[in-house]
Amino acid sequence: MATGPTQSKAQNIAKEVRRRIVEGEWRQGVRIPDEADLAVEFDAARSTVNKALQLLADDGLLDRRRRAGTRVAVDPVRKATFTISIVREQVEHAGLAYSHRVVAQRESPVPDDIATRIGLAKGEVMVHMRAVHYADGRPFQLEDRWINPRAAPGLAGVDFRQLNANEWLVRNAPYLHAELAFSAENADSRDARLLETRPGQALLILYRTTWNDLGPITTVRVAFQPGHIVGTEGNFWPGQYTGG
Amino acid sequence: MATGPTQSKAQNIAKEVRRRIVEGEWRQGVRIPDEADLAVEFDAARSTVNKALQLLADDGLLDRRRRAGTRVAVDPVRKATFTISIVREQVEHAGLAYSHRVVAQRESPVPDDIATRIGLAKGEVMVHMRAVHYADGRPFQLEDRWINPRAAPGLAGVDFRQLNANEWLVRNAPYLHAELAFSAENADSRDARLLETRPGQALLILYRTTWNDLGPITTVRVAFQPGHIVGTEGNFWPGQYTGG
DNA sequence: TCGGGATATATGTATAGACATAGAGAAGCA
DNA sequence: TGCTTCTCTATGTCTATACATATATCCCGA
Repeated sequence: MATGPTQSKAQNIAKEVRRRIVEGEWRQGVRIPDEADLAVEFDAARSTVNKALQLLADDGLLDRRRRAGTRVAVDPVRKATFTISIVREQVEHAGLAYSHRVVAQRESPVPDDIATRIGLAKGEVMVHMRAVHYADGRPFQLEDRWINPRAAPGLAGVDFRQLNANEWLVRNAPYLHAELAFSAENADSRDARLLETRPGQALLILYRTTWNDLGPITTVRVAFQPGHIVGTEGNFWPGQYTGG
Repeated sequence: MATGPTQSKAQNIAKEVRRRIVEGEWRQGVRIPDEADLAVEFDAARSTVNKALQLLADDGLLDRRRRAGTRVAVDPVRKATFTISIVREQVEHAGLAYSHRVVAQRESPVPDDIATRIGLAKGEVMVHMRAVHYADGRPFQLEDRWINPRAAPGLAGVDFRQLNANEWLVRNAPYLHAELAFSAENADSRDARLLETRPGQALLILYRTTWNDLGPITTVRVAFQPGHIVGTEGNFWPGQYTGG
């Protein structure tokens, strides 16, 4: 194969197979040689070829089925991964000074719509808090969070006025499953006041809910500052990303 | 291990290790037994344990280094994967009738900001098109796309008034690398007109650029209908997702 | 005390061999 | 022709073994 020594043998095989697909040598829908044949061609063990092809299948580039063989996916359903880091790191990574302010924290029965969405009985008591995160003193993001004390043991004594809820949860309540969703909303008057912008301003909203085996841990609505962009290659501050 | 027969042995081991981390048995930062020990405990070969632990490391739950061993990540930088399918499938998957309309298609020198972002020489000629996708006759999303004919051979004769650009590209120009980014923008008058909403309405915007080894293939700005939500577990129509 | 080099160790990766299993396709039967 | 059953094949997975490689740690000498 004409491929340079990227890394492991399996990765080189994957890279070469990917090249053949991208350059049209192996077209969408056609069956490619089976693992045994490729093993001979690349002078590798079948398990190595298997590893390479599984990488591409996870990527959505190949469809593999027992007995039917491996074929190039017709509709490559591709996946994009976003890495979610904690707020403070995002801010500091941009070379800015981080601070945050808790606007409210109290125990309260969970609203019906949220209870339904995260699969909790209506009216259960959760900890509700709102906080603003600042970068160099300017509002960066606004979080509106509900925490389930039953799934986050040790929560009782914690005062998030002192500690960052985000980091406390990350460190003390690892999760098994998470769901994210993006949407856009016009800022209401509270959003506008806390983010120091005008009502009606379009805001990127991120909903995130995490679960462990005790149930939902926390669900949060994050509103980013106007112009903020969340991308697979990282986050962009207003003006950094020139969108078409 | 008390784990039910999820799937493979490696996955069961991964599941059990994950459980121990989530339940606090193995706390953040501490070193866990090495592969050989775990192999004994789980009665498996070391390579099977290795596979399991690599799964968790890819997930960001473990930090692994040669000679230093494996430890539970202190700041679990977690990844969220979004699966991006073609528009028509999204619409039809929701049980709605799909249609689309091309608003404009012409060749034009690429604007400087876009050229810079995707790494193309300024002033190169690209194909520019705008289209609206409808679900049951109502505007669902609006795309503003630039296509690089030099990276998409066979593009010349294609008339996207007939064919869906999205699908043509998916089928005919597989890519090696893709970047996605989400943002929110207030609808300008053109957005509003084409999406049949009011100017100023907050819109979820998705930027996507794809490359192959010939260079950037296409870059597109997708504006979703108001209220649309893109999530790890799929897409939600207005009103379906009850965000907090 | 402080480097610098040797050593041991945990992970990274490849291998051949084996058996399991889904499922396409053939064979048999109504 | 339509249905069931059988067979065989390509992938799925695990195993033992081997060697590579990064690097923490120890030891030693200046």
